[in-house]
Amino acid sequence: MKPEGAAWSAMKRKQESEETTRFADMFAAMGAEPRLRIMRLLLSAHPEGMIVGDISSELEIPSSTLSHHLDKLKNEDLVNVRREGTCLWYTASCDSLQELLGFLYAECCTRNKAIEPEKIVCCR
Amino acid sequence: MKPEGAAWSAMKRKQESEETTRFADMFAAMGAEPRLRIMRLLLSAHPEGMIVGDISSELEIPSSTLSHHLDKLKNEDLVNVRREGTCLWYTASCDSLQELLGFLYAECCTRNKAIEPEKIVCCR
DNA sequence: TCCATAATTCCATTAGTATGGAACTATGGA
DNA sequence: TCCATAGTTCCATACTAATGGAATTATGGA
Repeated sequence: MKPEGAAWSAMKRKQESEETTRFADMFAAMGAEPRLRIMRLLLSAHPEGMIVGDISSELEIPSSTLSHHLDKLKNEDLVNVRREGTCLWYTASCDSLQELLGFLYAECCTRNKAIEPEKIVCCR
Repeated sequence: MKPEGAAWSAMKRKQESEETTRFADMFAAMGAEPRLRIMRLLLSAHPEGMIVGDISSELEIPSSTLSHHLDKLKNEDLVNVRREGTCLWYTASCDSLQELLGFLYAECCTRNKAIEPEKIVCCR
């Protein structure tokens, strides 16, 4: 199939729109102060992660409220969970954060060249 | 003043918490499908930007709804506006996007080394 | 001054999100 | 089996955000 034509561009539009929905949902998950605090805490505890009780006491968030927030982050794959006995260990999901960062980077620096890469990263 | 002690760490905590609030608000602004579509469109029209009427017809969003979204993006400094006659030209704000990208990058790659910089950027 | 165009603001409606106590479920140890 | 600990789910309440038609404001041209 030729990489052009009406069918092709319709497919591309659809793909782009699904992408927009997906990343908007991820941004929304990070777009609440308690959840962004959770993400920062989990990143600082990376790669071991933390158990719910410790997150709760560290951030002073009641466990049921916290559970709702963790659920939302989990739905967007921003965190991963593993069980160890009675404890659940939550970790930040590098794969998803990488995708999100990659998306923003592509939009700003690659696709539209609105921002110079050097302004974000200093890589020698 | 010594860069340690209770007062210093209290200040640092406060600063970190304000930062969290600020970036959470920016994520929230990008965390709605219509607004993320607006940002992508403005980035693709960068640096000229677009007038409201054209954004409205391109994205098929009624002007009053669009106006609300633009207002929210403007409140988080994610877009800039300039008037030319009766038209308002909206542009993506590179400064803010750069800050946002820088924040995410710092959290994931620098501060916590959860993600390898090379996985985001390919800089030669 | 009057009119047309551009965009915002007003307003009401609807929908979705956040919060946290209480009840429940899961797991492992005594 | 019974208990303690860890977390989730249920549920009700309160808030906040999204939407879009109608009215309003801003700007410039005839």
